[in-house]
Amino acid sequence: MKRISPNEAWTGVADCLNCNIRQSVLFSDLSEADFDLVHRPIDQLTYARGAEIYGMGEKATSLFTIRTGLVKLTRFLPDGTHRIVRLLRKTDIIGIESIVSDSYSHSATALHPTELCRLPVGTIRELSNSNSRLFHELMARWHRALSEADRWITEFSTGPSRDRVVRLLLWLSEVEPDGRCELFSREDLGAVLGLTTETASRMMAELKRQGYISEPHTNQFLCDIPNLRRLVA
Amino acid sequence: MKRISPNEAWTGVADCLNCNIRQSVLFSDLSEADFDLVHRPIDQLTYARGAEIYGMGEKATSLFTIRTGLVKLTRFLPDGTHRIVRLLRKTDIIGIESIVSDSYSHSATALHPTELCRLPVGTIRELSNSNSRLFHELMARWHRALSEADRWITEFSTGPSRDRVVRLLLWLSEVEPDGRCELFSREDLGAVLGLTTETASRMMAELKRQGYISEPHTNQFLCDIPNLRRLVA
DNA sequence: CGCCCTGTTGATACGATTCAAATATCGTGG
DNA sequence: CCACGATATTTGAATCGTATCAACAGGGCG
Repeated sequence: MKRISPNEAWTGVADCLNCNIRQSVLFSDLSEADFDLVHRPIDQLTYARGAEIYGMGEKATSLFTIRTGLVKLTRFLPDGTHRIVRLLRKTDIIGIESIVSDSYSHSATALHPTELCRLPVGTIRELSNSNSRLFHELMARWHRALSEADRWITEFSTGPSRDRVVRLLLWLSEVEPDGRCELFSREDLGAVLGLTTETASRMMAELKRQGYISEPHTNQFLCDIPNLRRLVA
Repeated sequence: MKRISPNEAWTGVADCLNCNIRQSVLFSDLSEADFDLVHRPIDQLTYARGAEIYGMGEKATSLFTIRTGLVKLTRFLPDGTHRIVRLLRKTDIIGIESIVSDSYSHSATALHPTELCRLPVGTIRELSNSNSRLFHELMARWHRALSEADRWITEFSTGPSRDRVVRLLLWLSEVEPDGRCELFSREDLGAVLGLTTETASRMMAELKRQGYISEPHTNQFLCDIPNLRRLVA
C-alpha cells in the first residue's frame, strides 16, 4: 500500500534533434531554428518502479514525454478511495494539463522503470505561439488522451471482472510483439479495473489455468491474443 | 430502447457578437474583425428529446456549442453493449474531435430539448491559425473534457450503485439553483453509471423513500444536497 | 533464518443482475 | 378530453458475481 523513498535520477540533457523516438514526439515537426528558441535545457530523468513523478494538486511546471516504461495516473476521491484513471507508455505525454492549469490533475507514478524527458511548460507555451504545427500536435495529444479516457470508461469500467482483465491484457499487448505483456501488482490491476485485489488475482489465476495466458517470468505474461479477443468479442 | 424519427430544426443564423452566453463561449475573445473572417454562417439548431445530433464514426464536419439542454455521448463496444461516457450541457462543446479527427468518436443524442450552435470545423481551423487566444481557449476545452472524463471514471464508474447515483444527482445539481435537477430515463441513468435499468430505478426509489430527494414533477427532482453530500463523503 | 510483503485461495455475506410481473406514464386517435 | 395501447418504471424473488474476511504460501531482504 504505502510506497516510500521513491527514487529519481537525472541522466542527462536531451538531444532532441537526434531523439530516437523523434517521429512520435511532441517536437517532431520542429525545425532546427525552432530549437534555438528552447532556452532552458530539456532534462532526461529516470524513475524506479514505484517512484512518484508528481503529485495530484502539485504546482504544474513541466510536462513529460515517456521514452520508456509505464506510468499510472491516479485520482483520489474525498472518501479516501482512489482509482487509476489512465496508464501511459512510450511516446505518451503526462502532465499536459500544465499548459492550461496551475496544478496537476493526478498523481503520476512509475509502474515499470521509466525514462522521461521533462519539458518546462514555459517552453511549450512560447513555442506554441509561434508554431502552429506544434499547436496541432498538442491538440492531437489532447484528443488521444480523451480517447484513452473513453476507452477506460467503456472497456475497463464496464462489464464483468473477467472481461475487464482480458481487455486490459489486450491493451497492454498492443505495443509489444507476439502477445508479450508486462504486468504490475494485483493491487494496481484492481485499481485500474475498479476491482478488489483479490478479484483481480482470481481472474488472472483462472485465465492462467484455462491456458489463455502463461507467465514465463514474474509479471511477464504471454497472451493468447486471438482467443482472448474471442472472450470479449 | 428504440427511438425513431428524431427531430431537428433550424432556428436561425447565430448572432455571435450579441450572444447571451458569449462570456463562456469558444468565441468569447474574438474581436469584431475576427468575425469578418467567419464566412460560412453559424446556424442555430433545435433538437427534441431523443434526437440524434451525430452518430459515432460519422464524418466530422462541425462542432457544436450547447446553448441550452443536455446531451449524452455514447460509445458502443464490439460486443454490442454501450455506455454513456459523458453528459454535456450549457456552454459545453460537443464534437471537438472534429478539429483533429475525420470522424466523430461518439454518438451524440439530446436528453432534454436542446439548442445548439453549429460551427463548421473549417472556420475553427482557419481562425485558430491566426488567433492565439482561440488556441488557448480550445486547449482549455480539451482540458475540461478530460477532467470530466476523469470524473466519470472515478465518480460514476467506481463504488456501490447508491453512491454512483448520488454523485450523479450532485453533478446534475451543480448548474441549477437550490438542489433542483432534471433527470432522464432510468435506462440512460443506468448507462451513465454502468448499472442495469432496474438497479438505477431501485436506488432512485430508495433515495426518495429516505427523503433525500423528492419529485415534484416527473423527472424534476429536488435534492437535499448537504445530506446527499454526506452520503458519499 | 525469519520477517514482511505480495499473491493466492477458501468460505461466507452482500449487492447487483436477471427474469418476471404489476403498475404508472405517455402519446395518439377517437 | 378521454380511452386505449405502447412504453417506461417499479417491485419481487431467485441467481450469480464480487467483496469481505481470514488463512496460508512463496519470494525477497535484512
